[in-house]
Amino acid sequence: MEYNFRDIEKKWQKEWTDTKAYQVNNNSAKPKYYVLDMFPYPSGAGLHVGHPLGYIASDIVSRFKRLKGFNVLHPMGYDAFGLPAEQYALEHGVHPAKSTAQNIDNFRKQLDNIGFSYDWDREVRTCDADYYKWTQWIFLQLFNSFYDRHQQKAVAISELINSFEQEGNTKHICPGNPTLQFTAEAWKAFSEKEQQDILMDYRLAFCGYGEVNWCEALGTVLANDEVVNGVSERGGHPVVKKKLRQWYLRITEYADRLLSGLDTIEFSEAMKEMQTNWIGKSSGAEISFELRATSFEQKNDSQLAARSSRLLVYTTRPDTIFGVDFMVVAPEHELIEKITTAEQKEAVDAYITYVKSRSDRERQAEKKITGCFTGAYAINPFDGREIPVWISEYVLAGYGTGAIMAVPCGDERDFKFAKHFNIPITNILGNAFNGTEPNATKDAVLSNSGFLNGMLMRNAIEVVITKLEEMGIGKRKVNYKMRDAAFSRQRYWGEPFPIVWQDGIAYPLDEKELPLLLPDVESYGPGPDGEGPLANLNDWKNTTYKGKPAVRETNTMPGYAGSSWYFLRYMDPSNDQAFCDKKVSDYWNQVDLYIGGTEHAVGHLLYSRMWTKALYDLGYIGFDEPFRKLLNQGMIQGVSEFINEVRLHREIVSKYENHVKNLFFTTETCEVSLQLPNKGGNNGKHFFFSQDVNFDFNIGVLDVATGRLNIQEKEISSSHANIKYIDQRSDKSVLNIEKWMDEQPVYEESFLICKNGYWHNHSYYDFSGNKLDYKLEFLTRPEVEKMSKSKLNTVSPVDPIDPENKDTIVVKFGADTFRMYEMFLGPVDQSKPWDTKGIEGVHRFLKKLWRLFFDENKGKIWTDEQPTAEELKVLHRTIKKIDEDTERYSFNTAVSSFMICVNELSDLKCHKKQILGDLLILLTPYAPHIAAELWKQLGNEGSVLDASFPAFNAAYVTETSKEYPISINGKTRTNISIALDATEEQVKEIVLANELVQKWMEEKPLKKLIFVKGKMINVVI
RNA sequence: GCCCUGGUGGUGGAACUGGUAGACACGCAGGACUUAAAAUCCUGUUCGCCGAAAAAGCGAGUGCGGGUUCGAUUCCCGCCUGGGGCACCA
Repeated sequence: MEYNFRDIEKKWQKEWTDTKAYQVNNNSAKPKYYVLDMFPYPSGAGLHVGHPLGYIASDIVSRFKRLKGFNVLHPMGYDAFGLPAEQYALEHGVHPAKSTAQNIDNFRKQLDNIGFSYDWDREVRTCDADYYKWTQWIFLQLFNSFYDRHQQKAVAISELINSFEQEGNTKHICPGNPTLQFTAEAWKAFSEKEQQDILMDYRLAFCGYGEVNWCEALGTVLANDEVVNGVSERGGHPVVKKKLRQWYLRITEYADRLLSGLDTIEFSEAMKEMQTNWIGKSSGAEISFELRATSFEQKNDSQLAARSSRLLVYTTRPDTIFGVDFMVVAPEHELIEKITTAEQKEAVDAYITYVKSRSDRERQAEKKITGCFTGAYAINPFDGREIPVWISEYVLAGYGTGAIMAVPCGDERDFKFAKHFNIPITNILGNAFNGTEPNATKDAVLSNSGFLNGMLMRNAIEVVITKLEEMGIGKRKVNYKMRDAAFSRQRYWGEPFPIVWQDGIAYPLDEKELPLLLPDVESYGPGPDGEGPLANLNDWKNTTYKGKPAVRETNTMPGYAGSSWYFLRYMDPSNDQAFCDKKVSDYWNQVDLYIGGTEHAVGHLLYSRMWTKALYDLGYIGFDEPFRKLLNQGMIQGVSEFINEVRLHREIVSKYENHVKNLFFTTETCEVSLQLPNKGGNNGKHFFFSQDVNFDFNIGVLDVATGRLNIQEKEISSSHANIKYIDQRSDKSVLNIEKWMDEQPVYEESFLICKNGYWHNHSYYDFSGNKLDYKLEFLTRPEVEKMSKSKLNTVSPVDPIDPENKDTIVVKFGADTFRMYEMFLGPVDQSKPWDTKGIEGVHRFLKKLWRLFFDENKGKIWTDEQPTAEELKVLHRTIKKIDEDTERYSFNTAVSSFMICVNELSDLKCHKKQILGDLLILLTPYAPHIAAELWKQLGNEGSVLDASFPAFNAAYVTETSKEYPISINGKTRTNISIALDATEEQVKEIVLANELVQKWMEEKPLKKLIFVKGKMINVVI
């Protein structure tokens, strides 16, 4: 009987489904254990080999904990709202609900083939109304709450109103507008609109204004993903920043708790560091600088008001105030318009236009120093010095006050800026500043610093803050880099907000009106004025509120809304009275092990932590951290293949559209002329170059009017070629041109230029234009990067359309082999490119295991004989190793221990049931199908899933002596076997008496002998 | 640019807390079985030197340069380089 993995795996997968082997009960006497995978987005490309890495790891842990006697919750579901489905709908007119359902079906089919132990009765989909009803409900809780800074928790907004009615807002500073102050009387006198506007500035979910990537040509807001080099990915249209009304979550109020909560959870240090940096807590001072009036006092009345304007900066280093040589203000700062002088206006406007086209990322990454003087001056409050006010893109409006005081002698960026614009640098650091590079120290003694002279900078910080507070022009300030989370999207495929607008006031829907269903739309295109597609639905949009006309909110929620609380819904997935029964969440409590990639470090993982804290504050759940332990899986990277293209600039192409007949270029060996197709349009004008063609060529076109023309305006671009068209030949990646053309007929008229000829219109030619009867090699350039649909480099373990496709790993080698191979690849938390080299080894291991049970000719060969001491030693060594390795998520070394065990048992010709049975239990989490089959074959009653993990007995593995490595001066020279209970004196005697040791010592005296019991011995001479 | 993370044979990786670098596999080379192939099994495999070969031995070696230590893949300092994230991909 041979190892027929396909049949075995299908049989057991059916068995487990039929018997509901993975169904989990919310009531159990067993201790609970909750293992969760990060919510997958069901993309059209289906599951790729990167997904299962974490799923296999979590499946191993689930099954392992089950063997160890836990009641294990291990659910799966889909984060099903999102941009890609909407994008697909825009392009193909398919309703996102339909394509999403299709994608989920495919995803599921793939998962089912790998043998996961999910309780599918608990599946959730964020796009189901039964689910998003509760996402909307939680939104309403956030909308109806504010953060009470005294109690450090979320509290119902009704309590805030009570407080306003009693004492105005003296007790609760307004987080959205810190300078706002009003009395109880004033509150009562406010109109409803005024009151609601004030409340909005307190709510945890609130409406405000924020900048988005606006693409005028498409009439829509673009995701960062859709913007490439400042233009839209689709169509290449310009993208600028635009302010739009947006919903936000006031996550900044939770900043401190998100920080301190990190101490209570087991995330990697790297992850904690990333979150800490993201939150970016710093303390310093806010300083209000007076602006010199003269420069703008001549302006008209409205600008005269600016005379009283002051420039507010945030600094962590108030001690450097005498070293301030200029101010830098964010170009979008509202003060700029007021303070810019007439002479500088043109330059400033031009600079602002430039900055509008730049993303925050570009602005910070830019090495080139840019900026513009506003003509205005601020005044140093201590020495009256006039400080020029500049604007520059490196200061972002969203951080601090959007303005900094620049101290070039102490700050890298400020220093470069000053050098670039020839701004004189004041040295306040004495000898600590050499004039050629800035020094950010806090330990220098201050000079040129007025009343601070001679003081250590570190100590001066407090002194300056105190002085500023006395003068009433500054105050101590804790600042966070983190901003409130933008919570609305101008999109269709997301949760509608349960909000209606009337007279500019946002009213929440009543709980009873939930879910507010996402309506169907005719087109997925944008609505008017930057609104989302829902704005086009007048019937849906126009509604009534308290009998009067009102309009619904037409934004939808972002992808992370549904994923911020899904781990709670799995506990109680079909509850229609609550998002999750409190008793149930009390039982399951936190996720004990959460597995997913680091790419969610600061998005999902912060949002879900915040939601959990808010739900805890409001009393709906009993814990305020969702994930007790986080394991980051590494990324399985894909090998992308790039294809080089030379593009003639658009203008050139259109300019010569009718003249261009030939294209010339030179290779290393000859000059080549290609006749261009007569057809108009762009299709024929693609020129792809093989990787081995020298790129340093001239290119030209024949212009009928002027003769030959050299084209300088060309660019070489690289784009992804789908790896399914690439053949790997030894070290080369060769494009299969025919296959590629089958699916991309638009390129038929293009030229694919190879080293010794070219391809055009289904034929190969040499550079003289002679048709060839053989193929040329067109090479692409491989590069390792994230595996993703958009990079066309995904590899799938199971074909989503045809699960029996023989080209896929699971069909070829089986799910058990695939599972163990993914684990064997390396540490689960490390990234590595996908490569199937080596999968044979794992497959051989399973076959070898099989042969411990079955012989080709003899059939069953296991016996009931008593195991020998040697066999027990092998088994128990393995038990210990598998137990330890699984506990510490070292799955790759566990797999190798299984291999060692099977190799040794094979060498010992051990076919004893007692040994093999225990081995199968150990193997169950890793290779459940083969383990279940052999377990059954051995004649065991019951499922191996519920066997109990074998107990390790140290007596079987105890050693009495050890082959000690003997080093002479740190270099290993020999080994000596010494009893493990030998004393240091005995060891010394044995070692020094050794012939080889004496030879190396050459009669030199012994300086020292280092003896580490059970490890090694080092002789120092 | 900023934050995080990785770099060990031809390849994936092992060495868990500073203690024999290269476990376990892949690949490759040689051999056994076979008419042959597949499958399976055995032997070798970090590099260099010495040597006909084997054995033995010597030297170097964990991205690069320095340091701490009896001893460093592991700790410290500086650099090079791959990957991920940077707030609307999820």
